[in-house]
Amino acid sequence: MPEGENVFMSSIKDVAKLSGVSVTTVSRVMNNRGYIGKETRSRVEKAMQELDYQPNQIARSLQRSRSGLIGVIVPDLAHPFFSELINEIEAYAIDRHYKIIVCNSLHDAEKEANYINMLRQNRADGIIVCSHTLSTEKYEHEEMPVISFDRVISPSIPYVASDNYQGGEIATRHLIESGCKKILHISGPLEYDLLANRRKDAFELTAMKAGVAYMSIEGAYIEATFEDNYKFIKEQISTILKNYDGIFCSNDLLAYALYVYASRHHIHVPDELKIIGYDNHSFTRMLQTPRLTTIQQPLDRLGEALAFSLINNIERQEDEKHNQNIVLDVQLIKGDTT
Amino acid sequence: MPEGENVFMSSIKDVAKLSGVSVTTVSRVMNNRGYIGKETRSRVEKAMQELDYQPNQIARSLQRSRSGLIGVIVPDLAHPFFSELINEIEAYAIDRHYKIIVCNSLHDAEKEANYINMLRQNRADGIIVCSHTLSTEKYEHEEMPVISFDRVISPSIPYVASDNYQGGEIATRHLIESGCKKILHISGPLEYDLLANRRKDAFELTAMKAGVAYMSIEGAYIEATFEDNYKFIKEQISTILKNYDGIFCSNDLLAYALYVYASRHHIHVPDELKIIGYDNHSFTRMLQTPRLTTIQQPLDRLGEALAFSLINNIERQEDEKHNQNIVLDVQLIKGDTT
DNA sequence: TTCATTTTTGTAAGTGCTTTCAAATTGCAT
DNA sequence: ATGCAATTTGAAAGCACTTACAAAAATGAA
Repeated sequence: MPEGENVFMSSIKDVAKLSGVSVTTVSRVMNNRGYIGKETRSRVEKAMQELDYQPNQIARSLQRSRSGLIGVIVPDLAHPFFSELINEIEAYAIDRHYKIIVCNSLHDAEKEANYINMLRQNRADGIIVCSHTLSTEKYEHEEMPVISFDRVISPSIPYVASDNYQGGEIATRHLIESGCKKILHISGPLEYDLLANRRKDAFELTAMKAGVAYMSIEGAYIEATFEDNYKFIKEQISTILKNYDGIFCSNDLLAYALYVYASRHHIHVPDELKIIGYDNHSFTRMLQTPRLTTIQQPLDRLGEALAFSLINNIERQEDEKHNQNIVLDVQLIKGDTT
Repeated sequence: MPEGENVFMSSIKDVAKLSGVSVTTVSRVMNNRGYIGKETRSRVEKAMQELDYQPNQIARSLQRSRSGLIGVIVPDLAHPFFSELINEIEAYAIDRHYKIIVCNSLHDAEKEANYINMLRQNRADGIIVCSHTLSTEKYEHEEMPVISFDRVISPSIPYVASDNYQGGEIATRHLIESGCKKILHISGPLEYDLLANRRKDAFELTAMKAGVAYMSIEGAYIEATFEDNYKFIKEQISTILKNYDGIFCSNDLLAYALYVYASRHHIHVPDELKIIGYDNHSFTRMLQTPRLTTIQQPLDRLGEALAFSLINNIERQEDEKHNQNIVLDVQLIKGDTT
């Protein structure tokens, strides 16, 4: 006997024995498949009750070669954006009887690779990739269904994203319409080809079309703490700050650090400087001073779309898999910083 | 053939065939168990490489009756406290080769019960319970190892908590030492017998001993949004606010709402009113106006202790399981609100 | 050389379930 | 009563692995 916990767990055999039928029959009533005598069914059900029988999903997984597991890889579980996203993914997935395994890559490519390996070995049914540390090749040749958040991995791997171009355009236009003449955009790291970088494209194009002075600068990593963000502002932005009357930050945490910097240096927001952020995640929604003007990513629908698309692909036959991308609208949230 | 993804995955049989040995031998080199000829080993390893062989953990789980899965049940994944806690738990667990399944009870007892059932069926190796919606009985008779955060479930189920009494005492004493004469404590919901309620005991005892006027009032749920918290302050606290010069809130989100209320009503913090919160999670650390005075729960060590204790119990024999509780020190973080 | 160890490898049973196949029983129209 | 289909049930193989047991080969001390 193995040392195991499951000494107490009864198996299909126990149920079969107690109800005086074969395991096949028990399996049939469990799965409601095939013909079953009325009286037999109730005998089996009674036995299940009596034994508090819990079908062993591991055995089922092995048999069906479907584990019901979905791996979600994020760069930082504690980041309000990703914790909220996982929250939504989980809610949807559990509705469809999938379990979520969280994988925290911490921006470490090796860790991310290890997670993928782990998910392979556990025969996860699919992966939702929200971390973009690893080079795309690792995913391109993945046999299990993959869906990506905010990044084009390969033509065969669908992605879900909010409309980053639209977001950049709305944000930029909002600054301009609020009277800004010299605007700055602080983007995310451009190192990877994230769709979030379309915000920068939109910023530049919109500013150019409108004929206002503009500039872009590459910003800090998204997982940064307040101190990191503040340091970035101090070191990279403070010297050029006086040249601008409007700044579009690629994420709310950075926008907040910028606001704090401005406040501390007696630059009045929004009179002297207008600030607009991006995301409107739980931190931003909680924050009251300032109420940040920002672009809201629809985290609920993003999470749902990621889970929905992936699960549908999991359940489709090989030849009918979809690789349609999903792009969702964003929304301006007007706060006090513009 | 099943529809499955794993059509491409090679099995131990394939490796055996390619290297011209039996599956037993392959298993031996995989697990490094028993005697193995030097030359045979390298032949097998080469075959594994060639086939990109990934041992099927599902089959291993079935055989060993150990799944390597740990369920973590929280009330709200998007709450900064729990997302940070899971973050730490996950980091520790993955180090010891356990996978974390996240379960979001949303304060719904039925959902929580469903999760437990799911974890049972998937033969999870253990459960970390951070959600306290369900009555304790459901866990008391659980056959798998359980560890609880911040709640006594039963004598046989260990818990991990920070020292809530100590926290309450430090907070209260800090208010008194800062000159408060009439202090109020807003606790969490007292409905469940959470260890967090020891903060209230400490508050009352410390205030009494010091001879200052005090009162406690039962507060709102911890997952509340800013609006919920603010509403609670407005409806339950605003009328009595003028009677107090120091308030100890049982969580930072509530403390923040109180601060905002006070600011909006021109009650100067900390001159007229001192506020101390509890938790110092990522939201609080990010927040700059105000820098909340608060009690820091050591989220990193709490997460580690939860994972560590549970995993040790999982790996111990039935008769040597521990049920020692772990209580960790908290720390005063002095901000601008006292 | 002999014989007891030690080393190397394989056969087969078992983990808990699903599913194919076939046998046995029943129902019903002829 | 007869024949055929529909219904009810079970035996056994298979999913990918581990392990107890046994057999064969190599080693070494006497």
